[in-house]
Amino acid sequence: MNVSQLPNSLYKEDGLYAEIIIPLYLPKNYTWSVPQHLHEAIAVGKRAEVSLRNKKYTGIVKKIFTEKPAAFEPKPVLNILDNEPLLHKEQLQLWHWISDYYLCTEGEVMQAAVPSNLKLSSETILLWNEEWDEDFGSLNDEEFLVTEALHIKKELRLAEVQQILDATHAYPVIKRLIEKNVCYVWEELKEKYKEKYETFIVLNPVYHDEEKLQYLLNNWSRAPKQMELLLAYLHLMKTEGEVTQQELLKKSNASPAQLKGLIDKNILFAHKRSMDRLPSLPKDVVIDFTLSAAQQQALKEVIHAFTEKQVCLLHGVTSSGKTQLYVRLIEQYIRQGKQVLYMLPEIALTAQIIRRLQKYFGGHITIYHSKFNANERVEIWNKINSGETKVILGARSALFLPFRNLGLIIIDEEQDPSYKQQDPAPRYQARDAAVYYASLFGAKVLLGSATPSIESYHNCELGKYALVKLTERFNNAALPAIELVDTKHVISKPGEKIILTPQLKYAIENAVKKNKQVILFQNRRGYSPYLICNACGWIPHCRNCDVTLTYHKAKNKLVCHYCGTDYPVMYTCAACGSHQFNQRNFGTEKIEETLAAALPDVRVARMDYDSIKGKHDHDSLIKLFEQRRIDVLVGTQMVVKGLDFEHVNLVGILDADGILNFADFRVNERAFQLMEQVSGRAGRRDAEGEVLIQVANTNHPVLQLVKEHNYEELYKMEIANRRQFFYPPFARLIQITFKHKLSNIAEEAANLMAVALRASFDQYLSGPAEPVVNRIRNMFLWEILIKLPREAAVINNCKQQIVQQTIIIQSNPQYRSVMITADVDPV
DNA sequence: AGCACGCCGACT
DNA sequence: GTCGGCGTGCTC
Repeated sequence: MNVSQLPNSLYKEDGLYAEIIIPLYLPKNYTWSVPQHLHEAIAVGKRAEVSLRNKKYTGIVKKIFTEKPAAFEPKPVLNILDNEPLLHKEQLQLWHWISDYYLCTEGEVMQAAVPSNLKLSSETILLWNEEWDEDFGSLNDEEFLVTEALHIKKELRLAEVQQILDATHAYPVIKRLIEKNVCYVWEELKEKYKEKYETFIVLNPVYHDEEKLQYLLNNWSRAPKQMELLLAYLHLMKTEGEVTQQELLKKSNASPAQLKGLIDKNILFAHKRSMDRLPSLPKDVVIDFTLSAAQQQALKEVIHAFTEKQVCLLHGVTSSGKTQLYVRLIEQYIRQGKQVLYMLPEIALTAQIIRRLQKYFGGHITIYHSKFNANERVEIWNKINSGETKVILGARSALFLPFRNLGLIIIDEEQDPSYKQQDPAPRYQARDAAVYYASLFGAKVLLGSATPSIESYHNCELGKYALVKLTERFNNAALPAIELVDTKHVISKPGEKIILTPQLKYAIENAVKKNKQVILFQNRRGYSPYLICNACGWIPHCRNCDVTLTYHKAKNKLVCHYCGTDYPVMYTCAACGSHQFNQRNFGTEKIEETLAAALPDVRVARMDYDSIKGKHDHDSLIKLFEQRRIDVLVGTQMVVKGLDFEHVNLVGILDADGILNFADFRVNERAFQLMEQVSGRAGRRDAEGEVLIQVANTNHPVLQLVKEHNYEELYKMEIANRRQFFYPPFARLIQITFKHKLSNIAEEAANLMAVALRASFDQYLSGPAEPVVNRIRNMFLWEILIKLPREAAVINNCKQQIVQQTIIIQSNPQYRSVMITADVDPV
C-alpha cells in the first residue's frame, strides 16, 4: 500500500480497515479488516476478495483507514486481486455521485460499471466426504441422486446439482447432505477472464538455410501428405508472414494428425501465444477531408467556448457534418495526449459510423457497447486503463471505463432518450453524468444534436452551457422541402386511416423511376396497433401492463409492446361475446404489405425490432439498402438513427397524427424531434430532397415549426407549456417508498407525489400551482398504473396496504421503492 | 443478491 | 397438528 494514503500519524502497524464496494444491493458499504500480509498489496481501486455471509465476492476498495469500527467485528479481507488499481479516484467519485444523485447503492453502480468477468463471485462446490459411512438407505430420492453423482465425481459444482434436481430447491437438499455428513462445501472464486491463445506454426530455424531445406525436400521419403502440408506451409509463410495452426489446416485441407507428424519430426514447431481479441490497427491519424467554411467557423467557436465554459451544445441542422467537426476536435485532443469519449445512442452505433472513425483514427479508437462479450470488455477496459487507447466510441455504459486523462466527452444525439437507463438500477442519465464526470478531469463536454433536448437548450439560455450553431448543410445542400398531405378528405372506411395517399404513391413511383431511394416512417411496428370489438368497442389489453395489444400478422399473435408477452388472436370479445373485430390503425408490417400490393415492381424492405433479430440482420439490411438493392425502406425509429444514405431523396411520414397525439407529457418536443430527424434523411447529397407528411390535423402548430425547422420557436413554446401545465424543466428525482406490496395504491401514490411536488413548484412558478399539480398527479398516476403491475407481479400480488407512506428525496434502500424520474439538472 | 426466520393457509 | 409459501430482515 502507498503510505501516503494514510494519515501521517498512523503508519504504525495498527489494525487496518477497508471500506469495500461489493456488487450487491446493500444499505451501505461494509468494512473489512486488512490482515497484516495484505497491508502492502491493498490500495484504493483494487479488487479485493471478501466473504459476506460465507459467500465470497469481489469488491472494490473504496477507502482505507485505521479506526476500528465500534459497532461490529469486521471480517478479514481474503485477498487482493490486482497488482494495479482497476479504477482511479475519478471513477470512484463518479460512482458515489451517481449513487447519491440517482438514489441507488454504489454496489449497483459497480454492477453496471465493471465488466462481469472482473466481478467474480463465489461458486459453491460440494466435496465428497471420504469419512461418510455410505449409508445410502438413509437418503431420500433427491439426496440419493446427488450423492450418487458425488460419489463418482468426488466434486460437484452448484450448477451441476441444480441440473440434477431441476434447479429450484437445490439448497435444502445440499443442506441436508451436509448435515448427514455426505459432503462438505467449499466456496471458490474463479477468475473468469481468459486470455485468448492462438497456436502459431513456425519452421524449425535450421531450415531457414535454403540448402538444408532443399535437402530435406529432395530426400523426402513416405508421408506424401505431410510433404504437401509442408509445402502449403512454406507458401503461406511467404505470403502471410505468420501462420496460425487454424489457418494452415483450413487452407491446406490437411488433418491435425499430418501436422502432428511434421511437428514430431521437428520440422515444424507449434507454439501458443496470447492474443488480442480486438483487431489491432495502425496508430495513425489520417484525416482526408477539409472542413467547409461554416464547419471551420463552428469549430473555432466551440474551441473558444471551451475556454469559458465546460459544456458546449452544438446545434447543427441534419447533414451539417457534425461528425466531421467532432473528428477534427478529437484529433486535437489526441495530439495533446488526452483521451476522448465519444458517446452515441446504442442504436446509432452502426458499422457505418464505426468504419468511418476507424478510417480516421485507426488503432487509437476502440468501440465499446453492450454487444461485446465479457472477455472483450475486459480487454477494452485494460486498454483504457493503461492509456493505450485514446478514443472510445461507445454507448452510455462506456462512461464507466477507467479513463486516466480524459480531455473531452462528445455526446452525439444528446436528446436521445436511450442515454437514460430505465430498468435496472442505477437509473441514470448518461449525458448528465458525463457532465459531472468530465468536471472531475477538468475535461470539456460537447453535446451535439440537430434537435437538442429542451433541458440542454435551457442550460444554454441560462448561460450554463455555451451554444454553437451550424445552420448550413454540408455541400451546401438545401434542406428538403416539406409538404403536408391532408388525409382528411381522402376517402377511406370510417375510423380507418389511410396508409398510402395518391400523392405519396405518385412520389414513390417517381423517385424509384429516377433511381432514387425512399424511406417511409411509421412509429408503430406490427400490423395493427389494436383490435376493437365491432359491437361494444372493447379493446384487448395486456394482462400485465394494461396497454393495448398490437396485432402481428406474420406471427399471427397479439403482442404487448411493453412487456413483449404474446397472446393468441382473439375471435371472441371478452366483454360482449361478439365475434367481429375491426383492426384500427396500421403498423410497419401492414405498410409493407400495402406497398407490395400497390407497387408490385418496387423492392420494399422493412426495418423494425421484429425484422431484425440479431445485430447482424441490421447491418446486412443497411448494406442492402446502401447497395441500392432495396428501393423503399419502411421502418420505425430505427431508420432515423445514425444512418447516412446518399441516395434517399424522398421521405414519407405516414401517420403524423399518431406522432402529434403521443400520450406523452412532452408532446411537442418529441413530435418535433422525430419529424425533424426523419425528414433530415432526405436529400443529404443533393438539393432534391422531399418530405411528405400525411396528416389529418394539418393545423397543428408543431407542423408549421417542422416545415420551417424552427427550433427556437419550438423551444419557447415548450418552455411556456411546461411552465403552464407541466413541471419545472428540471425537477429533482422523486422516489416513493412503500414498505409492503403495491397494488391499489396508485391513486394514493399519485396524490402523495403531487403533494411533494407542490413544494418544489413554488420555486419555479408564480401563478397558482393547482392545474400543474393536477396534471402531474395524472401523469404519475399513469406512470404508476403502467409500471406497477409488472413490479407487483414480481412481488406476487399481496395485500393492498401501504404500511409506510413517505416521499423521500434521500435514498432509503431498506424499503422497496418505486422511482419516477424526471429530467435532472446536472450540478 | 441470497439466506434465515417468522407468519398464515392447505392437508399427508 | 405440521408443511411450505411468502414477506421481512440482515449481512461488515
